[in-house]
Amino acid sequence: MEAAARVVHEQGAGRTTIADIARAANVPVGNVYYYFKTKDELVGAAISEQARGFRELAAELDRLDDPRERLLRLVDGWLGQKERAARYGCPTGTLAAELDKRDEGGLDVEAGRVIRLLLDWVEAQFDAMGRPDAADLAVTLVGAYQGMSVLANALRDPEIMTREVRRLTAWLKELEPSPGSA
Amino acid sequence: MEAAARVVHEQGAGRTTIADIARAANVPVGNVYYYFKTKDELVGAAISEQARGFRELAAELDRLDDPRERLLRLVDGWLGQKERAARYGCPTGTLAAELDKRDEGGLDVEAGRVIRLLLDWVEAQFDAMGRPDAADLAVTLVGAYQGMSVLANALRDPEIMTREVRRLTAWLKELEPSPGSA
DNA sequence: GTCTATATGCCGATAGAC
DNA sequence: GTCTATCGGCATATAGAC
Repeated sequence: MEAAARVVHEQGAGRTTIADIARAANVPVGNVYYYFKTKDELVGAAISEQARGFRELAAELDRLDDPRERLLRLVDGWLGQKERAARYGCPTGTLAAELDKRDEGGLDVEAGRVIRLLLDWVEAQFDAMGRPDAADLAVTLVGAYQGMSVLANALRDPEIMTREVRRLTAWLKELEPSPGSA
Repeated sequence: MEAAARVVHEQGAGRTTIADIARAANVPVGNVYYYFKTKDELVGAAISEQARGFRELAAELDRLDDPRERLLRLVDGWLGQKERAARYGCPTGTLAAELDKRDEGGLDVEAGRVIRLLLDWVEAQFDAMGRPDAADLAVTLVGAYQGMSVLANALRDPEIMTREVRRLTAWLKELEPSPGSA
């Protein structure tokens, strides 16, 4: 499943063959089909792997007391993936975008759920900060992440991530509990 | 070329077959190959079509005197595509993201150029407004557009576009010529 | 220039030996 | 449970009639 998530991120779900994943996992092709009946199931496993990864990160951040600090750490984490983001885009965003272009299977809904997971967690932090417009702020923050990933990827420039993360960090630090001067 | 751009936007470049485009354009398959030697050339034509569309829009907006007004109209235009964005994402962003996952052909670079086109035009407007940080502001604005498109698409919710466009509109109206209180 | 028929190659999926 | 060989389908691309 790790190999599937990695290769699908790098090549996209459509262009990734079972043979690619099998090779990355050091097993022969037929073996893959023993555990996953179809390719769609394998892509679904890659999505689950993304969800698992985020839940792990969220659990770690939740150990911090201050919700604002949690968001700052989240944003800082994006910076750590700038090279991969500039090369392959956001794993969740690019996969969701690709799967949304085909109706079959309902895999698109599953990919959307991972983004929903992130969105809900971010909203909970803004809510804990006392912001009544937490949902909108969450869309803005996560949207900024998706946007900078698309641009960094399209222009092959990791520094776009650096600049945008810096801006978001300043924005988060200045955010007041009441939505007055937003 | 129009049919190619439309179908590629809806289905993605990878899943779109020559037959799909031929059907959408009401011509038989073999005919397509008379004008485009390979599928990559056809995808390239779809990219050119996107660039042409944007240049047309930019020329129209350039007739306005106030650069801030130009940006406001641009953002308002995004709202007009919210249904399509929620269903298929931003045409340029999704295509660039898909093509960036394969090295061959250099089509990814061409797709990046279309985004660069938009980015440069937006930067020119901020520059005309007297902002020394025009380049950063352009990345933020275009990034916000790409981000809201990804989210609206992944969650299948056009209203995300509505809310984010409203926020960007307010932001643009409050932006001062000098970067003091940004 | 327009269109049909077909060759070629690749990938998902399976059969079946071990 | 592991692995190899192969089938069947589909999409790009071409050959060639009109």
